[in-house]
Amino acid sequence: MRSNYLDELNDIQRQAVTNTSGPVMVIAGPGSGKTRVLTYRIAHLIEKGVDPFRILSLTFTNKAAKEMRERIEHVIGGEARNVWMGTFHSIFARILRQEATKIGYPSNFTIYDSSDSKNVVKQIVKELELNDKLYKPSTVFNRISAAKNNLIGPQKYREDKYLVSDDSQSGRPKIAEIYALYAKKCFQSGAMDFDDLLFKMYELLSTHPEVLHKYQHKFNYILVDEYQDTNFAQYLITKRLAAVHENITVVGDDAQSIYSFRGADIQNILNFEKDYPDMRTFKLEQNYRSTTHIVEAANQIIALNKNQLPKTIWTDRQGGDKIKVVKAVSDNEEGRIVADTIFEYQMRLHLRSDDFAILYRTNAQSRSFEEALRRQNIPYKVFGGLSFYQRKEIKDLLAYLKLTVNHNDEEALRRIINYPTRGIGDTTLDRATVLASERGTNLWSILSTIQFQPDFNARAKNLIEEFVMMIKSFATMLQTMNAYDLASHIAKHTGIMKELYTDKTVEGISRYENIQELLNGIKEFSESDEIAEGETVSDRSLGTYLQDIMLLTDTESDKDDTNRVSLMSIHSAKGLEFECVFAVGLEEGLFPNQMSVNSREELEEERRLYYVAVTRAKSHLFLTYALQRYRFGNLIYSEPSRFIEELDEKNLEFIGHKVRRAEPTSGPDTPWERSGTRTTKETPGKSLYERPGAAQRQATPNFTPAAHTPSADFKADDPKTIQAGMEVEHEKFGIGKVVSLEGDGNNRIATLFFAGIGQKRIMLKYAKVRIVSGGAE
DNA sequence: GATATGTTTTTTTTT
DNA sequence: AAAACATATC
Repeated sequence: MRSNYLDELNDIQRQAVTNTSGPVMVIAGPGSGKTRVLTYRIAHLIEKGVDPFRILSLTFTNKAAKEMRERIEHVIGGEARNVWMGTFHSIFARILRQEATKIGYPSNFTIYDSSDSKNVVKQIVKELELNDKLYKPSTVFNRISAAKNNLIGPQKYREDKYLVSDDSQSGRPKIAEIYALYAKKCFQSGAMDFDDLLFKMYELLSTHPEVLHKYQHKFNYILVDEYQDTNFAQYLITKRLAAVHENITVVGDDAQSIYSFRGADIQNILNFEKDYPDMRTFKLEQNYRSTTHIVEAANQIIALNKNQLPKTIWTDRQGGDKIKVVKAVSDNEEGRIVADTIFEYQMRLHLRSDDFAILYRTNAQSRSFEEALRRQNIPYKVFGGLSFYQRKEIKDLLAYLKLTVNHNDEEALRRIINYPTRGIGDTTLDRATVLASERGTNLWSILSTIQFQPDFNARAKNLIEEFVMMIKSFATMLQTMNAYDLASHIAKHTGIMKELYTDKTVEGISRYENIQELLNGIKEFSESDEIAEGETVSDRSLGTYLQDIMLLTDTESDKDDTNRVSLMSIHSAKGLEFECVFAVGLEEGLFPNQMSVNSREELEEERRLYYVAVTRAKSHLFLTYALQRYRFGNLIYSEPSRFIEELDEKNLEFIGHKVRRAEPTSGPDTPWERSGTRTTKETPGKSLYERPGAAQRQATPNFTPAAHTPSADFKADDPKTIQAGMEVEHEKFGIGKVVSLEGDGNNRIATLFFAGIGQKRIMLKYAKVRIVSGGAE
């Protein structure tokens, strides 16, 4: 245990860490050391003798949970792994795994992701012979999901006048019925969807007082991160769990509430005081992350919102770069400019690739940036979007594994009963489906007793029996083999391996590799003996593995993903920080998004999202927009976002296009003006503003990525005048000596030697180097 | 019942 | 533009 950790905190932070008992609310502005407070608070509790097993720490994302665990481990060591720490979903899944049988589920229940859920809905709409144009899976599912997040079950839904009349007004009166069937089907399949992990957790606690009692007493201290993002279910569960000890700490920032579409209710944090009148509040208002221009802009943005807790975020990182507003002609040019700028900044300021992030409103925007970065040979990593576990080949193999563990899993069954093709087609399956619903049972019990069912021809019966036998034989092996051996056996035996191996197209090869990677992942899981579970011995069964990975967004294999530019949605960037941030696609209709400009509440949430994007940046922030881009395959014209206008020009610098070729034509920063009215379509054309040449830029006084501070009169010399043997001053590395030179003109590269740092190869075009001696001044 | 070809829809954000 | 979906053909 590091003993001096309290010294690393400011006054308020320290109070927030050391006031350990009773309800505590920490309102934490962006970059105010929120995670630090949370982790040190946990560390402090453990140091004061609290058993790590009795601390429950809930986060929203795996990323946040992982980071927190690592940081606590850093402060207090190995004991950190005993803290119950994870996402709401994963912690509740873990508890449900243990208690499932009490609410009629098998402990190896399957978890359905949203595409599984939508398939179930689709199936029901088909069975009820409803209009599938009206009852779209996503629409219906969102309705069901919202109900669950508000702890409304099928019965309550049917009785809720408001909900029912809402549905009939939108022409979908059957939603209540679909919901009931959906719930029944999931139950019969031994499956829970994401929302069930909350909903069933609540059900468990309310119907089983002894279970509630057990966990209420077990968790002596409860901490919730990003409390502004909790929905009603999460709110009520934590409230009940905390009811005995009332040692509940919530940390959050109402200004960063961006998940209302998932049922998050900002009132949960605004009403914390009502729930716990004797609570204490700590407001962290000092931002340690960003420079003044960025913090001022952020304050400006959020001031336009009505509904919020008052606070003043400030920084002492004076000065720094202004926020650069960049106009591009098209989405592709936007990509190019960003990639070029990243290259330039890497050269000029010696930033690493992982100092950069490109943040967008919708995942579909990543394409143009990926292309441009690839062309520049800049390594990058795309977060979100289609995750590893959503790929077809992965889902196929996983479906076999799921079905082996849980025969009742109908989604898994439907997915692979005829893959690879074994002659069991739609006709047969439809017949079995009808039979199952007539008998009020599930598909598997029809199939596993197929020889006793009429209505099937001999061929179909035999094929089905063969399939059932195969799955059963896999299930037997569950007892004798470890997860990895079984998974490879299944992959081979079912012919999946062979089918992918014979496919020699590029996609085929990558699919084969993905299967290999999945198998490796399973191997790693089954061999790791890390005990991270609570009182139970860690469970390395295939069932646990399957539940775990359903809650992962991605493989999160940190083998090769260090030092890359991050591409992600603004939503997934919450909680992160980068030296240099590009907030891209600032166009009307895209950001703020078309879907979110119809009410004040929606627009305010978009603005909070904008606030999150802006406050990710430590030193450099770019806001970019494109005048035209492709959407659904056709070209659309857009206007700069109103969000740009909402900022104060004193924090901005406006930049047109043309980046690389820009030689010294620097003019004064020109105030930016909106072109015509909002409805005018702008013609793509020449930029009005040239970018100042890199070599002519003023050194930014307060930007100090490294120890060296350039002398006050620092002014870069013309690269052409640099000679080998000269003594020079570099903006970042200080005084050094020119060892050698290569290339000519614009692309001159110098090898410089700095005492204490070593040799650096530097492109003179981008670096600012001043001649100290050995040449003409 | 499987495969080839044409048609329609999709995009907001995530566990 | 790409993927999911529906219809035609073998």
